Amino acid sequence: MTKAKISLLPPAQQQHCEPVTCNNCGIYQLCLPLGLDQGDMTLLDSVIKRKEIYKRGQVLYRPGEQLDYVYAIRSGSVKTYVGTGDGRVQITGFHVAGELLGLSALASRRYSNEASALETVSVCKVEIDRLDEVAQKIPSIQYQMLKIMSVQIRQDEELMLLLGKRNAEERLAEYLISLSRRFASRNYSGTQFRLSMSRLDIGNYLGLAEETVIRILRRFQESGLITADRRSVCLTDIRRLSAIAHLDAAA
Amino acid sequence: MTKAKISLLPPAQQQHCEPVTCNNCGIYQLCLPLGLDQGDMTLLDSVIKRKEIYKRGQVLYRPGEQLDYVYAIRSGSVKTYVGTGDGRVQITGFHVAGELLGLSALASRRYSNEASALETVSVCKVEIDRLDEVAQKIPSIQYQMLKIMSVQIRQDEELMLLLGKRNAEERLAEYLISLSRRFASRNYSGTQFRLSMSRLDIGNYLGLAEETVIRILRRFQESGLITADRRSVCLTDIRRLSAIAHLDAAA
DNA sequence: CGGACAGTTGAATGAATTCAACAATCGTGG
DNA sequence: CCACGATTGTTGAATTCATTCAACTGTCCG
Repeated sequence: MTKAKISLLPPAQQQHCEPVTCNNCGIYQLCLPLGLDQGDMTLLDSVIKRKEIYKRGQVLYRPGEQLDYVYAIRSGSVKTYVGTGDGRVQITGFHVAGELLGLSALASRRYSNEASALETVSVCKVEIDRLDEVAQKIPSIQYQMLKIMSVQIRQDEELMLLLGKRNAEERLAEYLISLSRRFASRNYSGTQFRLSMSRLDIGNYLGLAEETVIRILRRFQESGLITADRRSVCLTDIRRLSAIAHLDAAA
Repeated sequence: MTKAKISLLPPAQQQHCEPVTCNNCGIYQLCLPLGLDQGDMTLLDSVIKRKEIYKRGQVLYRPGEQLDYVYAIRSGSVKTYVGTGDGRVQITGFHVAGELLGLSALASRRYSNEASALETVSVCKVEIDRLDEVAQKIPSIQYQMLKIMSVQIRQDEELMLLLGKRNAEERLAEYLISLSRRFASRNYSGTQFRLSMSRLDIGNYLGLAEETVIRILRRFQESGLITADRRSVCLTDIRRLSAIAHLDAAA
């Protein structure tokens, strides 16, 4: 194989699960894959409001706003974040195609965080009230939402561990490994990919200054762990990187 | 008023919500207060396995273990935490009476974190499979669980913000204020209470060293914000403390 | 082309940690 | 009920990892 210049994402956008009837939006496939018959599907169709496009930097919803929709990401990526009120913000989530946004607003009926597009993003807006109705009729949907939220909590725990107990190197290593796994699980390359977050965002997400991110990334490159050119990264020694991240088992 | 020695918690353990049929466990009252008729109640009763007591330091469940029960805390308090594998751990949750534990295991069917008693604690173990069955019949139960998890996610976001973006003073101030609110909402004193966590645990929870916790607490005391004697705390200037915490609105 | 933004680098600074030693308190068994 | 070992809490001094500040380069996009 010729060592090509680090490229963008693989062209084909394959889905990682079995082909399922996919109507106007990827939501069934990725979020609600439990055995639904065609009647259920039709019912589900009725809750899909419409798909929408957001450009880099545009905000999907703001904290405090009434919960109207749940957002299913079809393509692109989104960051969610919360703020202290005096300007400081913490990115709490990084979401890609197939993930559901806004579920944390369920209890209060108001969004608790803000979501904005990291790049051009296509979403399905799902009316929450109608989803509610439908979920009453199809219990597996509620169950599926329960599962999605439990995964979210799991991820949050991991981020808290990172923010509270890991040093800068471990944070970056974990970040890269976790991206790698995420891409791999979606049939993209797990060794070579583009970062959709800026250095500043990565730093914010990991609780580090932008400069620290840059320095550690450089150190990784000098140690032969990665090759990085701006947003393009290539993990050349995943094993050693994993060792630094102290990442074991459960993803 | 004679400035009495800081005392323990108020004697009467009042519940904070309307009196509801409460059978062998506080679970209905606090976790599932939606309109259930007596038939539903009887059904719910059948899922309660038994109540159990854990003493300080005892572990309720460990990460990786099969999810068998959800735990409803009747009295006492519990910490949950995750680890790096090389000894370091991060406390991710601090739970008191009326709260549900183990929900984050729903997706994987295995507990993701470890839970241990901070003091003598009384819990109801609820068989997850039977809860599942019952939830199929009473949709409001699943909905209630959804809400509980969304609250959890909301709390996690707040802790991530704290760990990532707040300095030591803000962390302690927020911790104290949040405890205060929690006690107040349960009809305990919001100005005078006992910490069930040790300095070490508090530090761990807030991403600080034990010594830092002590020093900041002393500084608070010197500034007349609090009075603290070992585990007993009295918030003498909640307003100023809130200002330091930069805590506004949504709890 | 030019302005804005993203990324990079070095030097100085600092907030919190680590280390070490000690004091107070708890709890448990003699 | 007291004593003693263990745990929990406290303090000062030295250290450090990451931040802040400032200056600069490269790159994207209108």
